[in-house]
Amino acid sequence: MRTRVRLFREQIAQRAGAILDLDASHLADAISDPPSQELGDLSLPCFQLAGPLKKAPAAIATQLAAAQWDFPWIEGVDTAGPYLNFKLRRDHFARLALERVEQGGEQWGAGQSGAGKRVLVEYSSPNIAKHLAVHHLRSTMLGQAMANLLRCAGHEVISWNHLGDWGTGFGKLLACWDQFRDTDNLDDPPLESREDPVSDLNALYVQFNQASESDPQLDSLARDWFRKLESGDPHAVERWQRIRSVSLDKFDTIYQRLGVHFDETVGESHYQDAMLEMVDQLKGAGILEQSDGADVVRLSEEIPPMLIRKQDGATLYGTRDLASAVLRHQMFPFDRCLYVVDAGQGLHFRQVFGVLKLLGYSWADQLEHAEFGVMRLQVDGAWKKGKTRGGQVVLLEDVLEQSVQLASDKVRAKNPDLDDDQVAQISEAVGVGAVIFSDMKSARRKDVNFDLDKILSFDGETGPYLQYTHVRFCSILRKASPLKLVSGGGERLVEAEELVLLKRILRFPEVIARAARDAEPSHLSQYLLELAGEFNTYYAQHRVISDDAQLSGDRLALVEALRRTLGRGLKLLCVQPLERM
RNA sequence: GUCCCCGUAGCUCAGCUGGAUAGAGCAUCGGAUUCCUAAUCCGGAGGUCGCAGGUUCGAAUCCUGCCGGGGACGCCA
Repeated sequence: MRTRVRLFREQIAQRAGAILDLDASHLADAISDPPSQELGDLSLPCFQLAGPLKKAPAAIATQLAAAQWDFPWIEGVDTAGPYLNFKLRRDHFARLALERVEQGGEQWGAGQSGAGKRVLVEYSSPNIAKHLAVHHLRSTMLGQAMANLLRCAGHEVISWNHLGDWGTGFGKLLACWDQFRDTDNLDDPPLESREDPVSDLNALYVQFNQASESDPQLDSLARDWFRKLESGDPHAVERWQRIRSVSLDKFDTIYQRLGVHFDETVGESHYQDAMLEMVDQLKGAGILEQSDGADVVRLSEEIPPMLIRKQDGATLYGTRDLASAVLRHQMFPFDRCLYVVDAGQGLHFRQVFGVLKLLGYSWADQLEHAEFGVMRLQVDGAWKKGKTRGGQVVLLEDVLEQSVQLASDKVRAKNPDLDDDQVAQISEAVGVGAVIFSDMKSARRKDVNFDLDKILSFDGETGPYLQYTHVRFCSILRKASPLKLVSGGGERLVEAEELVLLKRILRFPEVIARAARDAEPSHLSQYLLELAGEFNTYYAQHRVISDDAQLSGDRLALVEALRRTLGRGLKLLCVQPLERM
């Protein structure tokens, strides 16, 4: 049992210090839960006091146990060797937990750790004219959850989508437009009125690459088109914008399903001028050096130089990231800026941050690469990153559809009384929730194997498990609502399993603060799984609604507090809490 | 070769700022449904916490080295 309740720690440490006549405020951090409930509810290990007091830890524990602990919330004090164990008054504890949730209202769990601080979070950042694939799930969902968590912890959050909308690839697409008019004329039917314009663009793109192998002319044509685009040729720009626009529309429909929202969507195309200015700035600062005909900035011994301009004078994406960081800080002076990008780009970001620091930007230290591990797919029985055997990516849309379809079968089987609309709504939430949660369950740095079978099993530590638990809460509350039972403030919540749940509830704000601080949504995922597990254990042993009206009232209050905690937590992770499933 | 990340049960992972017998899920074996949804719960079996040192009263947790896996290392993003 790792649950710690921060609430009482300071008071215990302070009192211990007073009894022993020394400063013991640092002991608050050492106070934790005993390994078993028989020993007590909170525990102070006395090892650290042995040095300054020149006494054995066990003797100190004994001395402390003999002193006055006249807090209203302490029921008893005892020792177990060098440990001083406290038994808490459960009614007091219960009242406190229920009050906290009640007072929190819609904001339950919110904190002030981020008050007055602004955080910019960059995530998702897909390339236009392509589909969102499963591997985009990581950055997109981790980033959105981080934004939600940071906001909940009191920060002002700017969510930022750094769109890949520039590069020679678009020259190819523009070349296709004229060159492959016979195979697919993008003006007839016009791109905008097509059912799936992005797939059509992809098809053309693939065809272009195949054709260019035997016809090198095509590549130079593509370069010409990109030059036109760069120089602002109206014809090229107009077509590029249409491609961009249909792509964004497509992204938005999926973002909406996933509960993803951006405050700012700024494409790489936006930094054309800023990149040139950045190069000048680097020159002016005297840190731009020639190396093999290219321009680089040398950093420390450990980090290789950052390449700024190629031999042909063209800038690279790193230069774009430099310019983008400066722009972001101008637009939204931040206290922290997260880049939710895969771990493979670790060096790149160290270089970017390093160069900004060389340029004298004090806020360079506030930039943070919130890296995550790669997503691997199963290919011929082995886990590999990137693509399937055929070389094609697995589309996010398709995965969501499969998951929703499977959920639908299950929902319908379990709830024959629901109409089609309700089934559709519930299966959407369950199917999408399963996919989302699977991605946020473990620490972000770990590589994940995208195991669709496992995700679709809906068993064990999954999104549907949490949703099911939430449904149980709702089901109990629904059944009890006509009874109009009133809670007596929780004084009847004296079962061991109830104390476990009350402690769990009280920790909620701390978990959110920690998850926000570490940019680690899995802290919350793990917490919610533990909450659900503890409740389901409780549920199997105790009835909430019984003939005892007072007891029922208190237990219902507990269930309501749990429902609000789990519901809030799920929403922060972009998983929809349900009332039925 | 240099740098970064990872290494805990057969598999996938928790274990927060070091604290009392290392925990879940999956898989496996055995149980639970007159009762608030069994998408659940209970029990069994399963671990030299990669290895070796070090710091400490105490190390899965901190430090160093080694081994193993993954990734990155100038003209892609």
